[in-house]
Amino acid sequence: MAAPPTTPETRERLIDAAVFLFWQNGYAATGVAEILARAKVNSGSFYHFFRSKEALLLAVLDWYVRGLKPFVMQPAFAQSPDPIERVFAVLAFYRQNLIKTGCTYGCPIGRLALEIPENRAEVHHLLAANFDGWTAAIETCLDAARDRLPPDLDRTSLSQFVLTVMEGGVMQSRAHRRIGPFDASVRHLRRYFELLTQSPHHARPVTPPRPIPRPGGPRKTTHRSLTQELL
Amino acid sequence: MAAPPTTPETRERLIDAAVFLFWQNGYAATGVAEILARAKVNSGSFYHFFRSKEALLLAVLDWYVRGLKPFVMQPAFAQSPDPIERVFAVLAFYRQNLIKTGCTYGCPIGRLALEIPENRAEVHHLLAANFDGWTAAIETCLDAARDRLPPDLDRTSLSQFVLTVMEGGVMQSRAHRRIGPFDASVRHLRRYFELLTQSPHHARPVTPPRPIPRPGGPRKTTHRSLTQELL
DNA sequence: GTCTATATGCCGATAGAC
DNA sequence: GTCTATCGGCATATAGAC
Repeated sequence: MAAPPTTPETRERLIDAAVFLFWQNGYAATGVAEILARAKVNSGSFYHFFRSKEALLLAVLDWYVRGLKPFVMQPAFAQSPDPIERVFAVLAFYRQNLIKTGCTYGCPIGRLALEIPENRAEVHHLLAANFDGWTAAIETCLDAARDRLPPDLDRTSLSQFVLTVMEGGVMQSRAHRRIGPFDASVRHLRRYFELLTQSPHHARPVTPPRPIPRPGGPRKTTHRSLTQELL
Repeated sequence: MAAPPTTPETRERLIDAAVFLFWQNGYAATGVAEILARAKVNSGSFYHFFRSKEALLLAVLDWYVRGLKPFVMQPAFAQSPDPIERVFAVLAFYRQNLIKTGCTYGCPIGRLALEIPENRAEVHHLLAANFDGWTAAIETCLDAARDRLPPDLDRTSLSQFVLTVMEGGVMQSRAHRRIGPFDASVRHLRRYFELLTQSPHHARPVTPPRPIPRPGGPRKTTHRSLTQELL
């Protein structure tokens, strides 16, 4: 069961290289030759594993879907047991990436979501799946904090709002090359949460949390199929 | 002072074509040949006016800077005299563009802000100038509504937050091909404003009744070119 | 300012030996 | 599965007549 000490396999090296280069330079601006050089792979091997550059992009996006929890959400959640603090720990993760790159590399998924031509349905499907996984993870935090939030509040749409704030903040910080707009956006999101949790929605009942899971209720999206979700 | 009925000059035709194609397909994916065909201009004429494709991009971004007030802000502000409603009228403008394009074309500035390589300083400078013009216009609304907002609130950063919500919402709607995420984000921004204006910072003057903002209300323009409508 | 023809290079993708 | 060599095409940009 111990992992063998070999260098990563060719296919994984290609995905790793593409993950970095698409993040740094985008999809169209990254040439296959660049990927080959970085991965130290020859052209023939590339087309043995991937039928095209776009097929590699799909593998990259699948890699992001699978890596979201172990590499983003779980480390962020480990920062605090408080569910709302966990939301902001996720945002702090993206802030760190901005800082480390001089505010030049933002969210790789967001970048691709705006770059990829609209007629590549399969690619956009995987982009949407990435967003869905992200918001679903945030939603688990919001659900855990439901007692502090107004009862009429829709936590699914609030999780989308959190993603909106992250992506919009990253975009402005990249344009300005300053972390300021990102921080400003997160501060306002923080204030929104404070106002929501302070709003006198009702006297808090001492009723214990629900035991009955409703059949059509909020699903855990991590087991959703990646190819059947859109629309 | 009547506008002469001539066809647009070559330079303007090139900019118009590029505005549309960069909006639809992005910068790298748009070939010069495509621009020439759409503008009905020959290669020689193109390089008479622009030293390179990137020089045309700079002209396009300058076009957006100059068009922001007449083609986006003023029409939106005409929807309501209430300054906070005007903020949401601007957001409704972008909603309309999403709807008209099946949620495929978003904000052209945001798209370019994430696509253009980070080492093109001049381009990013003009992208930031576009964002600055946008948030400055929003800030005039917030300043006009200052009596309804908490005294400690920083209106500059709130105007950046409004842009963040617009851009993040557009991005998610493009990925999902549904207007839902955009609407959800704007709803939460609305709720944030309501909480801010309701917070008991001091005695407040009479709040005017809030009319329902029909997103993208009655259009009075019929002969504006498509590309002129979008910022 | 406009036109046609073309230079030059990189692009994604392939052929075929090993 | 890996390697070298290369294809055909499209990219941006230019030359030079008119």
